[in-house]
Amino acid sequence: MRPRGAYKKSEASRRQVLEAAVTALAEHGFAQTSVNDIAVAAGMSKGAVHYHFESKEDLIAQVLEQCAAMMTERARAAWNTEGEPREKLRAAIREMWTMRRQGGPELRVLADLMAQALHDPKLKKPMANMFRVLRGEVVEYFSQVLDELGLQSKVPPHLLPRLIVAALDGLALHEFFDPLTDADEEQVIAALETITFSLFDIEE
Amino acid sequence: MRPRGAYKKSEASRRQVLEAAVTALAEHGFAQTSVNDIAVAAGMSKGAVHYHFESKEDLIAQVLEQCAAMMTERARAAWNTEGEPREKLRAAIREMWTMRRQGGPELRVLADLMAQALHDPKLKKPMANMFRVLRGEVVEYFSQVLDELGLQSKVPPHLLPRLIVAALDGLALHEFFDPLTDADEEQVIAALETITFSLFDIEE
Amino acid sequence: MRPRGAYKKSEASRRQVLEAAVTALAEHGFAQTSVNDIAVAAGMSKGAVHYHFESKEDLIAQVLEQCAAMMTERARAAWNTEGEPREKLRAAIREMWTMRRQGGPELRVLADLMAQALHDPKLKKPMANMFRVLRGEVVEYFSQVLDELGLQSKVPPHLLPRLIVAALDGLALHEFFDPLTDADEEQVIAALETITFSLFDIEE
Amino acid sequence: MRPRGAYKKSEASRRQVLEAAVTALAEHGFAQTSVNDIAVAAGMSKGAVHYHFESKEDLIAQVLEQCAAMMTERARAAWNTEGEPREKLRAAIREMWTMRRQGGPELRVLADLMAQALHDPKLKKPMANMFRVLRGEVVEYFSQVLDELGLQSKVPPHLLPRLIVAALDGLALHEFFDPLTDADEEQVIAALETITFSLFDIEE
DNA sequence: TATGAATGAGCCTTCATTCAT
DNA sequence: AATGAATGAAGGCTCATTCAT
Repeated sequence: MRPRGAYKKSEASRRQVLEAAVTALAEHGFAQTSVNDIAVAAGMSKGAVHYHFESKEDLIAQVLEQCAAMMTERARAAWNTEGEPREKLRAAIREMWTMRRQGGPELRVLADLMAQALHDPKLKKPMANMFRVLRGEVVEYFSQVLDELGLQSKVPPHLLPRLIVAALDGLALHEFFDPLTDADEEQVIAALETITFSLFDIEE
Repeated sequence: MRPRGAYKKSEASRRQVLEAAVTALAEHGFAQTSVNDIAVAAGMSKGAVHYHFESKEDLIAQVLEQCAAMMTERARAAWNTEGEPREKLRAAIREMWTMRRQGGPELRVLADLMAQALHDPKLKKPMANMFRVLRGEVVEYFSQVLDELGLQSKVPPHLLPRLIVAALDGLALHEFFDPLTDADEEQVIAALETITFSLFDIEE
Repeated sequence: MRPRGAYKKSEASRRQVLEAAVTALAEHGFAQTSVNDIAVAAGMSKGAVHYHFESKEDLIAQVLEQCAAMMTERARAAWNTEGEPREKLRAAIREMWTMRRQGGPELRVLADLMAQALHDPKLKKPMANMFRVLRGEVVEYFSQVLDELGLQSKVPPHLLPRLIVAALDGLALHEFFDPLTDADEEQVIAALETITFSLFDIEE
Repeated sequence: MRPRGAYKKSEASRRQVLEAAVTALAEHGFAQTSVNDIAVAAGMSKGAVHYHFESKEDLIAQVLEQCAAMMTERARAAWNTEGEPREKLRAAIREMWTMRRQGGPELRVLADLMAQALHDPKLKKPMANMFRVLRGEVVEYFSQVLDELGLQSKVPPHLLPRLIVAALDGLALHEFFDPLTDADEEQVIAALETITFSLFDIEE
């Protein structure tokens, strides 16, 4: 049993380290970020970081979890808006695109750790989970709308989210390396909406 | 006068190193692959690797180039087949999906280096170029078909490839972390074909 | 609140490294002394040396500074004695010769780094400074005596130190490679005194 | 027995390597000059250098010998001029100063290798020998003049050269790190002449 | 709870040297 | 007589980790 007061202070520091880690990883990438970099960014000593986290591996894993949480939370918010179905869908897609386009440091970290996860099984699981949750939101919404409207998808409904979310992810990837003009970007997203609607048989 | 082929041994060794690098990078990732690992995989000494490549950076850059070349070459082959438009399109999409699904070590290396490229400008350029070429193939094919058939796309034609290639890339990403069942996979690809045709106004 | 002297251990280690470096450099020379050699001589790990000094270059520069400081301090002491001018001059010359003849490891290090300074601009400045300070002591003393006695030098007074100190340095150089017998050495130094006096117009 | 023709070509290459070594060593110093640097400067491969010289050590030793030879030869020339004693002495001192001031690459190499010789016994011997020969020239001349004129030195004659040559060497050392103005330089040399004459009891 | 000090393994790179050709 | 290829031992340096305080 640890006294509560002591715990609280520690908890604050812990979070400080996590935040610093996100910042540092976003800026320089996993391969170029040392524990010391993170400690400095957090305004602490290396020793302190190791006091809060068993190892770098542990820290990274928790960073991933935090970033994934932030991502899924934001995705959830995108769908949990009120409104007329068509509009709601459109808004959600736009928001999910915005997340990917302007995504703060967390997104960069996720992208970076994705590569790590290719080889590090410990990271793969939470990564996979994040993807699942991300699509999960969409799934829920879709089944709800389908039920509501008695519509039928051209594609098995549980695969719709994969198509949409994957397309968004792929577009974000290309966007990073080869950005579209603003006008083109607008048209691509519009097209994505159209496609979604058509898959979904919603009359526009 | 140097005997013909005096450089052959060197060239062979160079390629051996490159291949070993691809293997090693694919297996353990950039951050966990040392020059020594590569040397051992190539059956040489560390010194020999540095004899053929100025630095690790240089080696990595050349690995990237090679992987990108292999990728684009394969993509080119996917589109440069003969046949009736509809069938050709379908076949090309399938081949591009296969590339991503079963993609050998080169694909893993590319994925890994993509994360590096997020922070390393030297890698970003060739990466971006690969993406451009990859879409380029599709663009050419599409304009050709559109001309041929007098069809009009619902989306500006130069953006079609981005949608399709990006969707494939995104699907591959999700597939890696959360594989579909074979049946589902088949349906997703089928859906992708349908979408493509519909964007394209080809009656199925 | 950091307990008093928390840095003491570090400072002590730092000095230990510097001392070890002087010893090692004196024995094997710059080109043949690795950071590891120094670490071992200091009873530490290579890492510890790099903990205290940013780089080998940094360490060497500080070694130079320390040796130069020790040298100039000793030279200062040689002139800052009390006594009758003639005797004081004689004593100072003898002491400066002794410094050069029996000069401990610091002198060897300085000699070694002099060669480095030929090519490394970073070392040249402190080296030049040491020479200047070394002559500076003599200059001060000479002007003082000249004023005191109303004498006039046959050579512009500010050049006297250069002649004397340079002669001492040159003699030390030759002495190292080709030592004189004790008797000859005594006579050479005596001659140097004589010359100095004669330049100075002090009747002996 | 090696055929003569073959030998000649080899001899030329050997000299080429030695020259290149002098150039390279003069520019970057012993510690920073690799066998490869020398090979490149000589327009050959590393292997070729090792064909002509057993080891780097061997090469360096021969470089030293060559530089020392060039130095002593030039010194000899300085004294072997004709003329009236006083003028001859003056001219020789000036020439020896010029050697030290403007000394080409060989001088820099000697300075550099002097530091090496502090720790490497194999270099010490030839170095010591060079110094001896350098002073030897002066000794010979002095005894000759003394005999000729029936003069007596204030200092044992065999020590005169040491004083003069050492002074010149010391002055050159200081000059390198802290150059005099042209006017001051002139006065210092003039002073050195005066001192020499006075030691020598030649009326000016 | 946090720090400064220290470690030791490992990294990228350089280099003298060897050797088949 | 000379080269290109390769080696292996160091070398300087970084870094995750440990620990006394």
